[in-house]
Amino acid sequence: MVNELKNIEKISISKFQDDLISWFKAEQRELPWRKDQDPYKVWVSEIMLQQTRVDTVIPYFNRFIEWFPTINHLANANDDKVLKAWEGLGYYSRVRNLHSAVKEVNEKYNGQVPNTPKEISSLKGVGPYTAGAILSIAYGIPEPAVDGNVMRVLSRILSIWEDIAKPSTRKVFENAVRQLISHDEPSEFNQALMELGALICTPTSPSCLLCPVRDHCQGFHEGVETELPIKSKKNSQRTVELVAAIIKDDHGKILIHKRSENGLLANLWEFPNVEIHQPTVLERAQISDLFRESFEMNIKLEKGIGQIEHIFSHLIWNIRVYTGLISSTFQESNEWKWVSFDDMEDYAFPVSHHKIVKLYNDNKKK
DNA sequence: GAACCGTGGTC
DNA sequence: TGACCAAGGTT
Repeated sequence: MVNELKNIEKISISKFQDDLISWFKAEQRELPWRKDQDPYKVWVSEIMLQQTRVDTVIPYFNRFIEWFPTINHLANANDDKVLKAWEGLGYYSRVRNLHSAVKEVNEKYNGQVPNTPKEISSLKGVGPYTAGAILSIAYGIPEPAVDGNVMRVLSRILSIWEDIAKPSTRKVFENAVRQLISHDEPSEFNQALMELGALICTPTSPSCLLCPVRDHCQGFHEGVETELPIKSKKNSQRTVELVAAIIKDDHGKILIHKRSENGLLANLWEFPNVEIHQPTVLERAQISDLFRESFEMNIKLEKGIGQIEHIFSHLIWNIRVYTGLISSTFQESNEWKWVSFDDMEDYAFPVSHHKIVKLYNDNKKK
């Protein structure tokens, strides 16, 4: 641990802080969550920004704060409305955990986001990065907030050649930040490292000629800035074959199904579907059998209307889509609803759903 | 530690 | 176009 950080001795820490923070104050982007330091808004923004681009988050953040302006509003909000606010953002456990944690803050901490590492880290969905980000940005506490940006930037500045894909490596960078962070302006310091990673010290072709801390950068001096950080590759995705059905009743309403409260796309709605385990071509009758076995429903498939692909970070769905008919005696419940296309606006769906609707509409025009 | 957990943008 | 990327956390 000490050995990896020997280059930290080559840095004039106070000058590094000055150069970095001065640049941040002059060049930082105007972002909705930077208008104030409301711990709640900082919290929401940090959860949304996990593995998600700034440009993607901005409209979601604005709408979320509009719908749920305070901790109290979110704590008392309806689960389905909260999930709807997240529709399309991905990683839906983030919003389930946030909602749960906000309720805990409302009851246990009288609506005040806690300001100690131990308390804030105990909240659902708040890991080491998010804890440090909220503590430093909202409360001015000099805690590390090590994300992918910080690891990339510091791996170059300090010429650290450890594999940032390994979870254990984060500790090396937290140790570095503890030595480098400004105790006068920890919020600006942490945000500046991330802003530098976003605007200057980018993954490919960093703009070293514009970099405010180039003089402090070992990677630049050694000419190895584009070789860092070291990041091992992930395993490839597996493919799952699915058949989804747009099932209509006698009145033209469509049957939708609520997914499990755990796991992939938890609590989101979908068109009924079954997995095809053997990579074979099935007759429509055989597919109907699978629906009967899975859901105790007797459907008659009309026709295949196409196929869509849904790519996740760790798997791929290959979905063949059929239309089908079923008697409207199939009963509604908590997880089965008959809806019109207009009604679907009230439910949260994964992106694959919208691709299927488009397929259906395109097919109908022909 | 490794796998799970989404989506859209980029080169 | 495929692989990688983007302010990670949980199990």
